Amino acid sequence: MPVDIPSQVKDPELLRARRAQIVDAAVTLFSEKGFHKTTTRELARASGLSIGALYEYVQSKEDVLYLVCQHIHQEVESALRHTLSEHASAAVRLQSAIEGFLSVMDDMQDDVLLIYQESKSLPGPFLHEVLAHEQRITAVFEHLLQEGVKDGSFGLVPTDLPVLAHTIVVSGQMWAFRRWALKEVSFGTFAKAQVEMLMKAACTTSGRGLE
Amino acid sequence: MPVDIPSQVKDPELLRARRAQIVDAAVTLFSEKGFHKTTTRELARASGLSIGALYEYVQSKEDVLYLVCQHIHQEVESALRHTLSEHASAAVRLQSAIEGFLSVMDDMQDDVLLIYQESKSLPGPFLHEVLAHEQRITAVFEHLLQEGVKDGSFGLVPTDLPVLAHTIVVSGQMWAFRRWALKEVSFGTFAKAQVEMLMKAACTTSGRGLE
Amino acid sequence: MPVDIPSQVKDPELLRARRAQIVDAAVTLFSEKGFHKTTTRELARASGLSIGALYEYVQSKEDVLYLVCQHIHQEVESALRHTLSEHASAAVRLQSAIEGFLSVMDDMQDDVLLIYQESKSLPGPFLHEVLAHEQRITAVFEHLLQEGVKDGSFGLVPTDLPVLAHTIVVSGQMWAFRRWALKEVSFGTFAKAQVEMLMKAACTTSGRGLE
Amino acid sequence: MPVDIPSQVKDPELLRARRAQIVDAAVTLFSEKGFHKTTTRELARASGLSIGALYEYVQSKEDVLYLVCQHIHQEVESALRHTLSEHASAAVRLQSAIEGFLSVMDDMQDDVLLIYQESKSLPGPFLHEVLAHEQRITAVFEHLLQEGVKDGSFGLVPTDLPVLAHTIVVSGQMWAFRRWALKEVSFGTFAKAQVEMLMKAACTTSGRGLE
DNA sequence: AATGAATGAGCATTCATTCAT
DNA sequence: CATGAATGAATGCTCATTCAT
Repeated sequence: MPVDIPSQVKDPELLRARRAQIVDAAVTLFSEKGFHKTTTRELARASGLSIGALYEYVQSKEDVLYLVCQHIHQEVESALRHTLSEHASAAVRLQSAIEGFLSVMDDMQDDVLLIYQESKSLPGPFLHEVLAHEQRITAVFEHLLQEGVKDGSFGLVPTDLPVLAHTIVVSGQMWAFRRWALKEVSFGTFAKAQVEMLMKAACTTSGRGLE
Repeated sequence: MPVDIPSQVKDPELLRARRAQIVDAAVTLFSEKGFHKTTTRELARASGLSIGALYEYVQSKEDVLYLVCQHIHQEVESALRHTLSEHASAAVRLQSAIEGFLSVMDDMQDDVLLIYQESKSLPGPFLHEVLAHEQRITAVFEHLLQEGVKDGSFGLVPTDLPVLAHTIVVSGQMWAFRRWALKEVSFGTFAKAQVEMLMKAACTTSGRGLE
Repeated sequence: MPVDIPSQVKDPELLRARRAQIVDAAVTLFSEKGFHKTTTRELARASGLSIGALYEYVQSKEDVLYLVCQHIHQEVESALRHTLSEHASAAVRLQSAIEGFLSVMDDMQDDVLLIYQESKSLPGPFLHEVLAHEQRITAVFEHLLQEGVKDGSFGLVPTDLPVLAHTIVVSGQMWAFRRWALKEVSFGTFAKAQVEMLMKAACTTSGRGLE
Repeated sequence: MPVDIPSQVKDPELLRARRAQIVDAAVTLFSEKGFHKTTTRELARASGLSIGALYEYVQSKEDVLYLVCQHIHQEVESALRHTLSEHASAAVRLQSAIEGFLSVMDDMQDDVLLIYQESKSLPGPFLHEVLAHEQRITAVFEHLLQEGVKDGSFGLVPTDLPVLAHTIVVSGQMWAFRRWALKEVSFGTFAKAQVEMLMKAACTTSGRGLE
């Protein structure tokens, strides 16, 4: 699924290692200065490579951005999957997943912000794959919701599932991209409020506001 | 409060009119190609001005971006304030505000997306003012929540107010920046789900998830 | 002899008055920021005119520079001519002319510097006239020397006359363009040294250094 | 003491060689058209470089001007120092230094003129260093004068030393910047006159003109 | 594989000058 | 005569990418 980025370099281990260097440097630089204001020369220097070498591992600056987004999404997804519990109850499983996700968002604030702000600079195919990855992460929650619907824990209609799943994800991400507004709020307070709101939304039975 | 952008042109009416042309053109171009990939010449041509003339009404490309963000925020805010009802009940007032806001977000999808994607390119002082405007919009909901707390409709503690207010705003904005994922969902479905979730969160009494 | 600068304006008195305004403003601006870094807009504003009006009294920015140079040279020349005494002795007449000239250079340091630094930006014909004016000023000294030669006061050969005349003028101008190096030296000290040197050079009899 | 101009290029030998190319081209262009009317593209083409390459060796057009001034001053200074003799007599040493300097000014007329006309376009720190270099050149003469004062050859008071030293330098430079007026005069005539005048000024005993 | 010098299209911005009102 | 909005050629500089060594 991930888009393949060609390289001049044969040795796959070296490729992996060097790209890791590049991504590391890029995450820092892109977070600090943004994608557009980071030059390839800075990228090379911070990666410990020459510009020539950089372009042996990557074909364009956009490739680096894609690598960065992919890397971050992988970290987010794997961290999220590690928080998935084996609890019997769908509700408990969902709640702990949300809590885990929020915690990941807290840990990875800068990275999440980076994806939010820069992914629009990705060329079409890359952007598509990045959104697909975002969708895969969202799907984790969609599945959890579906299971709860199946076992009767959650009273949701099918069309609510994607909406709520995305709302869960966005509720976490906003901790990163609304940091400027939520500086006064502790993560605990924030997380509690979001978890409560989202769990209630999942457990919804019928009543739809003031209709 | 809005940052003042100097102009060579003295006639204030002309200034207003021309800047409106510029903002109109810029909204389209920035939405289509992004701020960085739009050149000042494209901006001028699309505004029906020569480059020279463009720079009589604006001092830099960033000025245009600021003007665009300001314009959008003003539209959002004024549209939002028009939806504020005079109902007696705080709950009803809140719900209709949320519904109104969601509807504005639906109408202004492209513009909301634009601010989300490009505002980070604003120079410091401009960004600050744009965030301040975002905060002013959020404050509308914070006030509504506060009134509900006062009259006992909402069982929220003080620290929950900003969190929920921001969550309301983000819940609406996500309709714009998650459009790619929610294409299958109708606005009605989306809005109903969000309203219900947010109203429940406001009316929260005690229980905080599965603690 | 002065190059004629056409104007749209008929009334000669108005023309004179407005050009005086322009020259006044330009002297200040050119001295402060240099000719190239001064814009026509600044020129207009400082002259109390609109740009449109400015261009009614002048045809180009270079015209203004020419007017400035001309004005300064006229002031220098007229001040110099006022110092010319009616003394019987050629030597006394020369010395008092030199002293007078040095004093003018002291009074008009900024203006002299301006001509030195900016006259090269004049278009050919203007430059030519400005140099001709400089030559006219120099000729004042050349005449004084010639008279001294005639009456036997100065033992100079014909070819020395222009050299010494120019040396006199440059000796005075250097007070302006070497100000950065002569800040510690009082004008009195400087003038005395130059007068003495130049008078000796004029009164030279035969000996030519260590030949 | 010379201001350091950063470069992207690492190989110092290449840096030296390319900057020499640039300075060579720039001296010609700046002399012919002046600094302002020379474009960076002309500069690049005349240097045999692409614009991109030019900017690898230099950070701005002003840098080039500084490099040019520095280069010329270095040539002047080194040529001057080569003419310094080891004669016993201070007077002889001074006279041969003046003669040597005048000869250098004759050889480098265009370059001297260039510095005179364009150095005012240098940014502050560069201008400062260029003036400092000019001062260093002047100091050569100041030292020679001082030695003559010590051994009794010259009857100068301390405050006359800088004035006379600068006068010597300016007397030479005027051969470059008054060329337009001295075309009829041979260099030999000019030099003889200046040397004689300056040596007399140095050997001054007491009499100060007609006091 | 690595290096880093070279390339040049591309961009934002300035400013002298014009001309309709 | 005066105004000032409009023009657009021109310019300095950047930076992603290539390629000879």
